[in-house]
Amino acid sequence: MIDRNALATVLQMGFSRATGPRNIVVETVVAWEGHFSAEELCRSIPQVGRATVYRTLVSLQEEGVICRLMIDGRAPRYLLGGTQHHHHMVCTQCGSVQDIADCGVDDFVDTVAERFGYEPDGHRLEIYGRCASCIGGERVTS
Amino acid sequence: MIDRNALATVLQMGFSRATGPRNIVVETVVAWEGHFSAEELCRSIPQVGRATVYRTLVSLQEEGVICRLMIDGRAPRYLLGGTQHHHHMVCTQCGSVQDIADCGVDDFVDTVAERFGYEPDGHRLEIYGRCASCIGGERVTS
DNA sequence: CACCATATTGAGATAATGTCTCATTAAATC
DNA sequence: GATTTAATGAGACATTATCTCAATATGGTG
Ligand SMILES: [Mn+2]
Ligand SMILES: [Mn+2]
Ligand SMILES: [Zn+2]
Ligand SMILES: [Zn+2]
Repeated sequence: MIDRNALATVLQMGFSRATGPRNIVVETVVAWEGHFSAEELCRSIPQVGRATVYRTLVSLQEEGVICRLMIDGRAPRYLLGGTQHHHHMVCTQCGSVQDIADCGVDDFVDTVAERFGYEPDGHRLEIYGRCASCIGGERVTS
Repeated sequence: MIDRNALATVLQMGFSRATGPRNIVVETVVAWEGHFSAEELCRSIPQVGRATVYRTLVSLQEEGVICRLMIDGRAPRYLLGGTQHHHHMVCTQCGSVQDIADCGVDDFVDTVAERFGYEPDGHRLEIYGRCASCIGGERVTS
């Protein structure tokens, strides 16, 4: 979770006025359990305009409060916690997302970049598979 | 590149009839230099319907002839050569894409999956940075 | 080869997601 | 409270992709 006074700071996020609608978006996002799409967020706070929701999501990403997951064909999903570099493990069955704090691929990235003369500037790693609870459940999908 | 008789096989791709339109799509794709979006492909062969182009792209992915890149906000881009597992290095300046043949992160993936009780089923690694030619050029964007 | 059964196509409707405009609203300051 | 203008949001627009289903073309069959 994110602490209260950090939240106050986040609300300013490069804007010059702290507004009601943006406050609603931020409060909703930091209280969200698990990941969400932009549309799900919009639906949960219909009193806030879509434009504002999208604008705030961009700011929250820039501020490192949330991170954005591009899971294959689906719409991007957002997750709390993007302050420092990390990766994701996505369950292909239930869609849950597990944060991976340690990078573990830095050396490989540097090696490859050097080999091709690139100046590396970041990377993205996503691991797909079935999570523990989906393996356990073994429910049959008709 | 892909050899001629492999192409003939590819044309069947789970269909029961080899058709003209699909042939056009496949020929165009395998002759494409670099990466392309679905829309670019459609525009280059306007005599083929959009639905057929998209359908064939899906088949070509399933067949491992092409792979699909999800680069952040942009529309997905396609590349020849997805026969075996590999990764990508994307130039953040010119957008060019370099295939990375060796995986190099398998061990890390397995370690992490085991730690969280996942049954791993694939992963995706993308490296971002400036490519050699963009570093060299140093053209100033007004 | 002509003919048939039906797999495949494609024009256009629809869907999903996101961006943009600009009249209106409401922070912040005085 | 009045003023300034940052910020909002309704709705138009854009982009990308999927779906529908009448029309078409393919691969057999006789
Ligand atoms: Mn995360
Ligand atoms: Mn590739
Ligand atoms: Zn990393
Ligand atoms: Zn790999």
